[in-house]
Amino acid sequence: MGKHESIPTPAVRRLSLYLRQLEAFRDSNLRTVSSKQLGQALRITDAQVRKDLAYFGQFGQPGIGYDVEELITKVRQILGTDRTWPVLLVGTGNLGRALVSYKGFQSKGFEVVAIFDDNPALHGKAFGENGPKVLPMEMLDAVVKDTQIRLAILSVPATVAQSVTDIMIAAGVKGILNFAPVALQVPRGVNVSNVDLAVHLEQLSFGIGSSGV
Amino acid sequence: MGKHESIPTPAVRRLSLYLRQLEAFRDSNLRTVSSKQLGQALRITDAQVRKDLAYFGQFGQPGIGYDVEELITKVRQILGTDRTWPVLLVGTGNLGRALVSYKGFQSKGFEVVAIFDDNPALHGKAFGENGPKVLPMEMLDAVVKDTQIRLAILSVPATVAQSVTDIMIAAGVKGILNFAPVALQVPRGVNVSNVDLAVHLEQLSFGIGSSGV
DNA sequence: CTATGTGAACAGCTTCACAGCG
DNA sequence: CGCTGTGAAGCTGTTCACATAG
Repeated sequence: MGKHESIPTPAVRRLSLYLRQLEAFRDSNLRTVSSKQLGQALRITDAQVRKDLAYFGQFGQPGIGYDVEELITKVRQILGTDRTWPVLLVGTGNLGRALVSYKGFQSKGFEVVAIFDDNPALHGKAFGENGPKVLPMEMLDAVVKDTQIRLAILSVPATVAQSVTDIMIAAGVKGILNFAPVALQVPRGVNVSNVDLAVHLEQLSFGIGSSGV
Repeated sequence: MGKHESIPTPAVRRLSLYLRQLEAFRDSNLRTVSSKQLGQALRITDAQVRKDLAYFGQFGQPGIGYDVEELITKVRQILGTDRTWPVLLVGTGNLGRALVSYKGFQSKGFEVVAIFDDNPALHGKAFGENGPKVLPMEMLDAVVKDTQIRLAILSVPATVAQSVTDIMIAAGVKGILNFAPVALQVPRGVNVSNVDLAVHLEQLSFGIGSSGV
């Protein structure tokens, strides 16, 4: 569809935060919300909120604000989560197993429909109740091609992360949520979002060091 | 200690990535590395690498590059991970349990030394082999004050995240790695680093939507 | 009178390009 | 020569301030 020509990357990131906060407001039975209210809850200026939303359309009404329910719908459309995305997961270590049963995904429109691991002892086993069974890596290509899965969660050791990535991309995966502490090399058109837990802690330890004992 | 007056936040984030990559280079028995090599591995320009490092000191040698081992030492000092940080963890759901046994922390200088949960059935139990036992929330304040823990990992449901945060901060916590999908409100001097898995997936689904079917 | 949407001003970050050093 | 460190230039993102709409 349309190209998002000049939209700042940070604006897209914040869009997710707006959605989350809007859902919280809705759960508090709020019907309309102003850029100021939204900004205060997220520690963002009201001007920033308005500008971010304006990149995607005119959703507000002067003098009133934004209709919560309507804006939720719009933002979901923009983010592409107005439908359910099938997601594949590779690697069933501690983290991988936790992610399979993570409740936050389902409610946001993501569903883990296939799990792969190279440990033969796990093949055919399932985590959780109705979860998918663990499949051998050799089946990844066929499954992805069959089911048209485009999103993957990667929670394998750093040493094999790149080779697994190559396989996934060859099969058609377009977005990878990467938990392995390596900089994955991917071709244009494939997006990677990195979650490195150690990096996050390092940022915090730097923050403490700088603000005195 | 020193104030980091005008250092761009993104530069600090990248510092963690440099460290990770430098360790990989060292493991490949590389002795020196140029800003170009470092940048290529991480998909960053060589000028950016040099500028980032220059914010913290003069670590390189013209004509040669950076001494890998030496730079690792320096970066660790800067990030504050040249020692081991005791970390507390609150919330032992799927994610919390996975994080307790997560190997990536230990090797990076972080050690989970205390675990709290409000579920009485878990009190006294331990995850992993020599791990700490789960303690009731009521003991958090005393334990943090006693042991001077400054870093916390928060993996509790969104509904209680803020109240747990308030308790932790009152006890002296200065840095929080937050997995709950809420914008925590914290006073100046306390740092929060958010990991919202749904947000990450939303960014990817947006990315796919924008680059055509 | 309240709150949006937006050009213009500003701030912050990145890239360029080159002097200087080994 | 190769590569660092760094001012200057360029670019991107944020904030300001106000015209405009309800």
